[in-house]
Amino acid sequence: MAKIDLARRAEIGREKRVRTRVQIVDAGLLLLADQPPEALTVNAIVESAGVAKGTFYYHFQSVEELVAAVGAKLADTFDELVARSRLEQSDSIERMAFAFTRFLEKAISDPVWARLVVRSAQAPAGIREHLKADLAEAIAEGRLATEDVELAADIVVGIWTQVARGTLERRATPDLPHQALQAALRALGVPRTQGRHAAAARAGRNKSQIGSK
Amino acid sequence: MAKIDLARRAEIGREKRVRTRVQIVDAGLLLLADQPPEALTVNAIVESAGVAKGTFYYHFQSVEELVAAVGAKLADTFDELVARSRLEQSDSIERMAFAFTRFLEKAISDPVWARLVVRSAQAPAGIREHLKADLAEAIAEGRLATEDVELAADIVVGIWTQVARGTLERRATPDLPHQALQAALRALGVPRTQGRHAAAARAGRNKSQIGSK
DNA sequence: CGTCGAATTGACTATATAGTCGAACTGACT
DNA sequence: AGTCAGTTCGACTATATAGTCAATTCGACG
Repeated sequence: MAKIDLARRAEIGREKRVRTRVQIVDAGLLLLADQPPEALTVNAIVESAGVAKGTFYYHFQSVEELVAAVGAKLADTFDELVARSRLEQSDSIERMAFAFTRFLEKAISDPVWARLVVRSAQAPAGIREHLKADLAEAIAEGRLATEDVELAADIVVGIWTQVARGTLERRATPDLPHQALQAALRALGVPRTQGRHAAAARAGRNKSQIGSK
Repeated sequence: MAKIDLARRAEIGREKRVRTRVQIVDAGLLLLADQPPEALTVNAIVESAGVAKGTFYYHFQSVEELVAAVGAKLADTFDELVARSRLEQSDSIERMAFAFTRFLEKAISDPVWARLVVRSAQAPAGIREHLKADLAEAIAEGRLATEDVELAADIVVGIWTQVARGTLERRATPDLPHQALQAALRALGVPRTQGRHAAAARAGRNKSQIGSK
């Protein structure tokens, strides 16, 4: 009976614990959109999250640990945006193009997310690995002008990051994701007849969506 | 007579003043290559520069002022790298290509400079203005696939920044500047027969190039 | 080698931050 | 109403940082 009690207690605690933890992580995420991790203070976090300092240390050992948690949450949002299409789409370049567009649309519609991503210089490591895998496949198929996977990844990530940064400072035109993607594909040396149909379809569909506010 | 004395004194002081100021700025520059401005402390600066805290405040009103000074110094290095060619080269795309390559070579040969530039997210404002001017000219001449100057600038800056960041994490291949430039030109939609001679000539010393390895 | 203005020093105060800890609280269960 | 593990609180200590200022040093000059 003591056994059951303990398990039950733990479960109850876990729910409360999760709520507060999420609260803290969200506050940290918001703050990290405006300042680098090195400048993030515990005081600022607890004030923003509306909890006591002791509560923070009950959930995290240090600020670094919170930063890591925010990073993990950010990585999740990336995965969620493209998880389905990665399974459905078999063409490497189409996969990459879809992700590129999808991420950019997300950046435009969610500036906080964009600021956070742009700040964390190198995008979540997992994403780059996926990108490199797609690019390596495309290179193996002889569809890219570049032979160097790392360089190709830098080109795509670089264009994406800077264009996303641009959307934070200037208003984005409706076809910006499409335009940026075209530039990235040209940079990679993808022939015009390849890898642009799905992207174009997406861009068309979303145009009315965005315009409808 | 008092007049002459005062002027002379001031001049003497200025020399000493300049020496120490440079010392502090250099220390700040080094620190800013490893950490964001928001995390830069006066204590760290004075320790690294080997001066007393009071000395720092004798030269600068705040850390922000020092950061600005470092930014100005960084901007100067950019100008120095391309000042001559800007006057000599009349073709807009050639100008841009030269600067792109030159900056990347600098980043490869001077990692501290590269880290500093990559950290200060948006490259010194003056450089972007020059780039936009060149791109606007090229667009007016109908030589680019993109009509949007801001987007074109983001593409070039984005590729450059990410490739430069890559050189900090991986060893740069000899023809990386040339390869990256080619990608940027493709991204902009510059026809193959245009704007590549000067670049090719520059990369020539490392040549027999693309197929190598 | 004494003078004097400019530059430098480091101790000092006030404030901010990191991290700790005992006490108080919560809510499911009895 | 009482119990109790888990959770939350906020006061507290120790350390770090920003910014000030009177005292000291520097060095060209007569």
